[in-house]
Amino acid sequence: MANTTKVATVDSICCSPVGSVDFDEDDATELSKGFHALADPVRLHLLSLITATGSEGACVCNLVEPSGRSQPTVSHHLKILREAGLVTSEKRGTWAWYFVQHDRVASLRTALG
Amino acid sequence: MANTTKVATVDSICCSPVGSVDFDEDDATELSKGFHALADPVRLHLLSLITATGSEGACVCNLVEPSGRSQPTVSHHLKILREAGLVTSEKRGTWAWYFVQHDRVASLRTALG
DNA sequence: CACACACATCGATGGATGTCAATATATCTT
DNA sequence: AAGATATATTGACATCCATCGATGTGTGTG
Repeated sequence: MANTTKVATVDSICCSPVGSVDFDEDDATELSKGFHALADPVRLHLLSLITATGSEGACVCNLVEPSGRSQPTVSHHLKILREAGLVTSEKRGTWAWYFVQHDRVASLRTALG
Repeated sequence: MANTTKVATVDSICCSPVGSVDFDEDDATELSKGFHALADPVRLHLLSLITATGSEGACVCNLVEPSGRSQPTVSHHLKILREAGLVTSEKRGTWAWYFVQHDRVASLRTALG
């Protein structure tokens, strides 16, 4: 009917349709937002720095210099990480502290298998 | 010395510098390319469809319609997945078959924890 | 109150991205 | 050889994105 997995086997019909794992568009869109937040080296670096602090969390004042970007740029990236649910933030006096949202990271990991 | 994790504790110095997990720029860039490939709902959908076929692999002819995009657009996304190392492809007669590169997926999963 | 400091937001800009129609390429069929 | 089919490539376009300087906002200090 359809062809097999053998190379060069050719029938008049390509193959049987792919399974119906469908994985709707909304789920894919939601997931892709999470991965999008990870799709930038600066954000990965920031997330790694924040992760390295454990439950202490990281102060923005200690993220700007290691990132090698301007303060507004770092603020921008932290916002993206926050909106993707990968980190949370808390104001303490003049400073802002960021914490990894481990649940969200785990859910992305799970999506990869 | 520096302040503690207590709320509203404020010293003249913000906090101790973040650990030196540094995680260099090149590693971050490499990783981010992998996540970038996952940062699109169409590509996630395609990857899920290909994954669902197991070792059989998926023929492009069965990916276009479920993706809801034009054939050139699907071809474009498959190229991005291929260049990110997430899939491989093989020509069989007129058709092209795509396979998940599980190693690469696993390495991204590992990077998340 | 005035100043300094930490962080967020705004505005602008160059570059990347997703999409499709049209076209090219390669393979099979007759 | 001619036509049909599957996939890739090209070109164009609208949108999104990373970046930075300038500015705004809130908080602590003298």
